[in-house]
This record gives sequence, C-alpha cells and structure tokens, in this order.
Amino acid sequence: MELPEAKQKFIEAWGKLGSEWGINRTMAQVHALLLLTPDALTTEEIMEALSISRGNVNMTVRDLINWGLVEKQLRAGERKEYFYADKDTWNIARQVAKERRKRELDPVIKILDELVKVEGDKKDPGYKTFHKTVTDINKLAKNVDKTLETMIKADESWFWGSILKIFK
Amino acid sequence: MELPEAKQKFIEAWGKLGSEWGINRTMAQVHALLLLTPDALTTEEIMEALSISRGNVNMTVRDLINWGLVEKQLRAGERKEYFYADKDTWNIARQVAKERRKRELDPVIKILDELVKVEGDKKDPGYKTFHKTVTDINKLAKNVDKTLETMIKADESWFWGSILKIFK
DNA sequence: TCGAACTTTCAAAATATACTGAAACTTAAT
DNA sequence: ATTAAGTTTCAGTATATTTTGAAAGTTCGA
Repeated sequence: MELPEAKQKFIEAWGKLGSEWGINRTMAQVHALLLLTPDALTTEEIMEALSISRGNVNMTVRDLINWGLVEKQLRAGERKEYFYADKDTWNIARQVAKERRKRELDPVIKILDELVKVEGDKKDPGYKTFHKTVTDINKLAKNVDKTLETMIKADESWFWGSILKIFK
Repeated sequence: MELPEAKQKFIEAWGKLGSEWGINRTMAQVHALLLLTPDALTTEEIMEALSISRGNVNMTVRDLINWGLVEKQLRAGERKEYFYADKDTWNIARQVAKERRKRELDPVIKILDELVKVEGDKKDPGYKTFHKTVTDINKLAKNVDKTLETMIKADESWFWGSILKIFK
C-alpha cells in the first residue's frame, strides 16, 4: 500500500470509529488528518484535503479545541490561524475519557443518586426490582467513574503496567 | 419522588446515555423498561408503556436479543411471546463490552495492523508522522482490547477488586 | 384447510443531524 | 476611513436515522 492511500484509510477508519462513539464523522476525520500532519494546517488546507466547506471546518475545529485535542497556533506576521493536533495518544485517550465522563457519566450518576433514594413499598415486586436495578447500576457507574478518574490522573506506562499486570 | 415518576426518569436517563453511546434511544428505553419490570412483558405491553409502534418494538427487541441483553420467553399454552431482561448489571456491562469490541474495536485493529506495515521514506516527515501515529494508536487499541477481553472473562468482584485495589 | 392470534417486514413518512455557502463580522495594515 | 485577509454565523438544504402502520407471513387449534 502506498502512503497516500494509507493516510486515506486511516482517516476513514478514525472517522468510522468516531461516529460509532458519538463523535461526528467529520470531526473525527479532521482530527485524523491533523494527527497525520507533522505541522499545523490552515482552514483552507483542511477544506481542500477533506472536501468540506469552510463553515464546517470552522465549527469542527472549534469542537476539537473544546475537546482539548487540537490547538490554534498563531504565527508572527500572519493573519491565518493554524491548527495543530496533539500527537500523544495517551493524552488523546485521557482527554476523551475526561470529556465524556464530564458530559455523560456525571449527569447520569447524579440522576441515579436521586433515584436510589426513592422510597416505596418493600413488599411490592415493582418497587423491589426498581430499587435493586437502580442501586446496582449506580454501583457500577461509580466504579467506572473512579477508574476513569484514576486514568485521567495517571501516567501512561504506570496505568497499563498496573492493569496488564493484574490481568496477565 | 413517587415510583412512577422515578421509573420514567430512569427510562429517560438510560435512553439518553444509550444514544450518547451509539445505541438508539428507543432500544435503550425498552431495555430500561424491561430492567424495571420484575417479570417478562409482551409486545403489546411495551408498545403501551412507551407509546411506540408494533414494528418498532419488534425490531428493537430483536436487537436487544442480538446484543444478548434480553431473552424471549414462551409460555405453555400461550401464543404470545414474552420478553425478559437479564437484571445482572455485571452481565450487562460485559455483554455490551463484548459486542462493541467485536463490532468496533476488532475491525479497527485489523486496519491498523495493515497500516503499521506500510513502508516509506524514513527521511520524509510525512511518513514519519504517519508511522508513529499509527503505531501508537495501534498499541493503545491493543491494550484496550486486552483489558476488555479480561473483563469479559472475569468475575465481577474479582475485576473491580483488582482494579480498585491498584487505584486505591 | 380455515381462520384467529400473533409476528415480521419494509416502503414511506417523520425526525434528527450534519453541511453548505454566502453574508456579517473582525482585525490590522495603509 | 478604507480595504483586504481572514473568521464566524446560521438559515436553508441535504443526508442519515428512526418510526410508523399496514400488508404479508407464520403458527396452531378446531
């Protein structure tokens, strides 16, 4: 396989994975493109490379910046903005974990904490099932939450070292 | 908060979480409904409880069965089919991990393995960046893959015991 | 083998999501 | 103050996903 084709494949694969994970395809593709590019790109170059509109690039890049995956670079004497993606995969993973935790897991845990407190007739199977399900899911969610928190704070080699050692 | 309202909240929350995780909202809601129901429900009852059409229930329930989260029950002397959700949250988590790994992670790892092999000019920064990015992501993906595999095989208390012990 | 009870399918409609492109806006040099 | 280079916004359009509902299919008892 030749390099240009390989790059294309990578962009596609990352785009597909992204869309399966609730990140929109274009956003994932722009990220992939930047990950493959040694230096920063302009809006113009991204538009060109992926055949998408200016408006789309603008919004997508803003999202990537909000996710902490891309940074805007300014160059002395130039008006154009350049976009550069952090290439450290551990940072990327951590950043994604951090954002998703904040956006998705935290709100659900908050609701579950409320629901665990709901009182009811302990003889009623409907109530018993409700209470057990909610309590169990809450516990699971809290475990996931703690694990993510550790991961977010941790150093890569330590993290995988510990995980894979146990699981050996 | 009263039980019916609490149930409703749970169904909504689970639906929202599901849709953020690439599982469609209705599927997650049907799952939530079944998780709250001590015994099995019929198509009719699901339609009623969630105000959705017969066709939708049929397809959604089929998907849940394919994900291994719900089972079809037949009762002697009855034509109707009943649907029952496994209430064990660890099984649910495992099952979801298993399916997503198979459907999403495995194909990406296959592509990454191909891309890691692509040869190029070692002086070319474009090639160097490509190669490093692909190699790094491949490693990360393999670590996640191994961890998921362990989780899928593991027993709940052992798994969280080990994880949380390290992470203290 | 008929028909009632139930399930499945899928084309069409509804809804949700993403993208475009041109106008409005910003900034800085002249 | 004007203009040119660039960025941002967003109404309208395009695309993708989900849902409906009615027709076709299945199964089983009489």
